[in-house]
Amino acid sequence: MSREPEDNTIAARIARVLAERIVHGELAPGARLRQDHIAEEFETSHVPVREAFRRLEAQGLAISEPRRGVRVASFDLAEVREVAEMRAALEVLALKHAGRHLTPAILDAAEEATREGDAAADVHAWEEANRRFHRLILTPCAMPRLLASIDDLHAASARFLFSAWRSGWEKRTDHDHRAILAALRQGKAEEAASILQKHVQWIGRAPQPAQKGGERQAFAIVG
Amino acid sequence: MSREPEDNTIAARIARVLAERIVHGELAPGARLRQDHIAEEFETSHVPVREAFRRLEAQGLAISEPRRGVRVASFDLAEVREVAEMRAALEVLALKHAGRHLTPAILDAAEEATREGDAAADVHAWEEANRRFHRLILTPCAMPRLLASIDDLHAASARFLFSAWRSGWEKRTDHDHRAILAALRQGKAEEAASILQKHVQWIGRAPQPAQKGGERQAFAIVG
DNA sequence: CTTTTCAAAATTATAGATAATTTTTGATTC
DNA sequence: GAATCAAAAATTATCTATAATTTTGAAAAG
Repeated sequence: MSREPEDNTIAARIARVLAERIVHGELAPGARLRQDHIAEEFETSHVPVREAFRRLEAQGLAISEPRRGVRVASFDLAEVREVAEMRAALEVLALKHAGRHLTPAILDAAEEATREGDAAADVHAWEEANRRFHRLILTPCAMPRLLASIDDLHAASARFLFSAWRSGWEKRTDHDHRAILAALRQGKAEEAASILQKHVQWIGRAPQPAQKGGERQAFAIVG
Repeated sequence: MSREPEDNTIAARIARVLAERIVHGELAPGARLRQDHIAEEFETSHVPVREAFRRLEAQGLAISEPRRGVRVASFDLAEVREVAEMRAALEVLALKHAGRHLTPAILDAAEEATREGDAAADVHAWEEANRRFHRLILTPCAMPRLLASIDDLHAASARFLFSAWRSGWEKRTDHDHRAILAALRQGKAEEAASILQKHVQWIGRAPQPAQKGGERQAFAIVG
């Protein structure tokens, strides 16, 4: 619950912290978010809490029913797929526009993020590196509205990932990321976009070998 | 400022009315939104007004600077194009998924919307019919998050349209809409999606014959 | 043992009040 | 006349209080 510099208002800080908790699964789907309790925890009144709720609602992380309160949004396989398809469509668009503006320095940083992802010891470290990779190659498109939408979709994606993969992370080599970088280095933005599209659409689609413990969902959840 | 049935909270009603005013250009880009003044107009306290502001912010219709207040978002040609490209990407996705679920009744209703758009006497009537067409053929995709994003982009699109085209509407026959419907009637969802993509991407791109009065922007703004 | 009812407790939504900050305005100086 | 400064006014962000609604839970009825 630390204070980040971009927390200009109390409402922004509360929204950020609650979003983190929802994404990391500390707040379960369907859990009620009681404004007075949260206000007490953050040592504020409930007014900024209610403003934070509106932000979470817009991100799709919470559902508000008038007079009935706010709950952590639930989700199902259909929504995992919906978010994956939206990400595929929007990230492809972003990459096509970013293409011309990508520098060798950016691609090197993206390769480093890929290596860190491959070496990640747990799912949280992998997600952080994965998100950094995607953000690095997409940010140069300079389309703020598009990037904001993609960020929200990444939060939803991360939430699905963490809910499915609480333990038992296995290191894996991300061949897709490497193929994307190779294509970008050759200036083949369209080809890179095509690989990126399949890479992200994979989420929620393909069967996945069941993990030890048997509580694994049989669907790919990385990307 | 009438009370719609879906206005469950005061904040929702304020957000809807302010969004309408911004989209219709009654509130100019950069105009300050003073919470006390709006609260007085709606005969409420400023608490629900602030919550409405958070909703407008999420829709990209307003910009909030902490301690400095909220302003109507400004926009430029780059954002018109950005919104057009996002709409193209997301509407194509929605149409591909809606394809299987489209019934003759829906397509008939969409054709009627197209006819109404062609016959529209002013830009507002045209926009209403156009939005109805897009919504009719996309809603059956049953992807709520995707449809919500498309709705927000349509609001932005309508705003750009109204700002550029305050007067001097000329009737036009929408050949794209008819081609989309023809493809859908033949079950060619991919072909329909391809026409839809070009139809929407047109916005903000192609030169447009200057209108009498000379205050016309030289870019297509319909779609 | 389950269902219904109803009052108590909890919770939401809104209003009213206050502290902190920004903007405006008008006098003053250069 | 333009620039500077400070006090006044306006505005934002937040807190405290209150009314309205929902939820809870225990007693009564079937």
